[in-house]
Amino acid sequence: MKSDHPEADCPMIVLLDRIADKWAVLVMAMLRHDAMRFNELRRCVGGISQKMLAQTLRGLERDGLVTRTVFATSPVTVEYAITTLGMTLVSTMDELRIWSEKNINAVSAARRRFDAARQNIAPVRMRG
Amino acid sequence: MKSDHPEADCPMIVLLDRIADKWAVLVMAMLRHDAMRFNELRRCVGGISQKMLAQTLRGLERDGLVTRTVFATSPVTVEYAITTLGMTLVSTMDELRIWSEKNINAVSAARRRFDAARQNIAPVRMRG
DNA sequence: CAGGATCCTTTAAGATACTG
DNA sequence: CAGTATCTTAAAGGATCCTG
Repeated sequence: MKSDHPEADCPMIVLLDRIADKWAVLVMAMLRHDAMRFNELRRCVGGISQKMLAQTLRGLERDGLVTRTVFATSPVTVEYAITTLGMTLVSTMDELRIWSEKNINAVSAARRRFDAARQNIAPVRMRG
Repeated sequence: MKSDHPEADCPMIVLLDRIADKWAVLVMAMLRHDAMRFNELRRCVGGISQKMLAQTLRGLERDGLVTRTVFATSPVTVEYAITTLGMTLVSTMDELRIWSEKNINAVSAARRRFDAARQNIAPVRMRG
């Protein structure tokens, strides 16, 4: 059953859900300065499967954020590039990626503190 | 089996995955200017389940982005607020939400164009 | 090269019920 | 009020094979 909250499928939240996506962020970041081909992206975005890359690119294309251009070379070449609409979003998305890079240590430290603190609260059933 | 790509669980990508999350974005946006209580957040963030809210808040707390403060009133009151670290991220996260609000129409239009274009390509098997 | 189709496992997430 | 625990269903995602 769907939720009875009408906001649940609010279009804005659906869209936010699509752009607040790690693969979308990484792909857009790669395309930020240059158009790229499929397997080129696959190599540069570490750890993405071909399925997820295809799916992510299809979604970005559908949303009007990237273009897909086929060149009739042999074998065929396909180039992805950011649209004008995409340009209005890419810097914000990339800031998210950059923040992650810069603050991974601070966050890791916070996690260790949190997990350590939980240990002290945890079920203290020793020889209970 | 886990992927054999070492980048697959790159800590930066794991972190990006956690902050590029629609509920995290919406919760952080709510806390941007004021601390808020659990059920207050639940009401203001439309369509979030209590489970997802609890889970999102726990994650943000663990990552050092929000604090959780318990007041021994009756019944108990719990207040969530953004940390100093969280403040360095909240504006970027919120830009994502604001972009979604502003560009939902442009994206919807792009989707209609994309879907319409696909119709013309689709299997044209009429009276095959 | 650039994917689509399929299978199959893992994870996410909603509903529901209960607690201090 | 502010959650936790459990169950179950829906969805995500990887691996693999195949094609123009």
